[in-house]
Amino acid sequence: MPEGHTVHRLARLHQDRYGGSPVEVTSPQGRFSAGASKVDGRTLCGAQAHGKHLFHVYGPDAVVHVHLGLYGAFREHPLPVARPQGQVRMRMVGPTHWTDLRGPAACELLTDDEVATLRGRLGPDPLRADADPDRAFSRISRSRTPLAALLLDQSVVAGAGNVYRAEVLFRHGVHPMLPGRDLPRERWDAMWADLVALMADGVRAGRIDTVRPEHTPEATGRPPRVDRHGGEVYVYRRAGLPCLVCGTPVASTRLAGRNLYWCPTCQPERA
DNA sequence: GATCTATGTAGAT
DNA sequence: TCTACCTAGATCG
Repeated sequence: MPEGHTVHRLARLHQDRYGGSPVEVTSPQGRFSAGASKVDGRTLCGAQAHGKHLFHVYGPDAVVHVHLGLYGAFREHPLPVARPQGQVRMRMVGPTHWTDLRGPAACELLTDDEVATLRGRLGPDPLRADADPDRAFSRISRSRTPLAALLLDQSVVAGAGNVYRAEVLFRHGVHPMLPGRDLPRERWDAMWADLVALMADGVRAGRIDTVRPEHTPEATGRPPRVDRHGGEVYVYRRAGLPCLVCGTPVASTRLAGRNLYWCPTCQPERA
């Protein structure tokens, strides 16, 4: 399940597996047949990510753009290839491995201009060296919108999702409903630096871990979230369980259609 | 087997 | 604010 760290991890993997080699690209399901036929057999020049968007560059004006959405997933296997199972939007076959893409929100062939337009809509990505956190703060500092919503707005920060938003707010003691313009600059700088470090860890580990060693369920004797796969976290999907730091039951609500979690004690109303 | 849910987003209302 | 998209794993019966 994809936040930015997953997509950056995929970009690195695809670069390793397919970069510099001709790739057989097809769409067994058919919905990407036209795009696939334009890059089929060409050499993958590079794979990169911006936020939750993945780009496979086969040449000028030949960029496969993938957004996994909520359900999308890549699955990789060593050769030889097997018959497609289910709805495979895109299949890539390289020198050693093949990869199937299922259920993406987007899988399309873009020109360089279209890529530039898309990326122009995205805010700075904590996982990219070219990211400028000032751009995010200038949006945040002028907005009355709650920070919980700003952190999920991909034009403010690209790549953070529901887990990282809940966890970074917790780790900095910031109430999710705090209006953006009430967030002090120093607090934002610390949150950004933390996102950079947490998400880089996520790329390395392939999961989201945000809990400091002294606060783990093992160290505190407090319960982990029910579904443990995906990493150890402070508040995400721990509604009603005692906070790993203070023991207060973790609160949850729904904001703009997404589940939101926070600790009422560790994250007071004012920053 | 049916049902629910999800680390997401666009577009309609 | 709501719905559709579309897949898979978890949970229910």
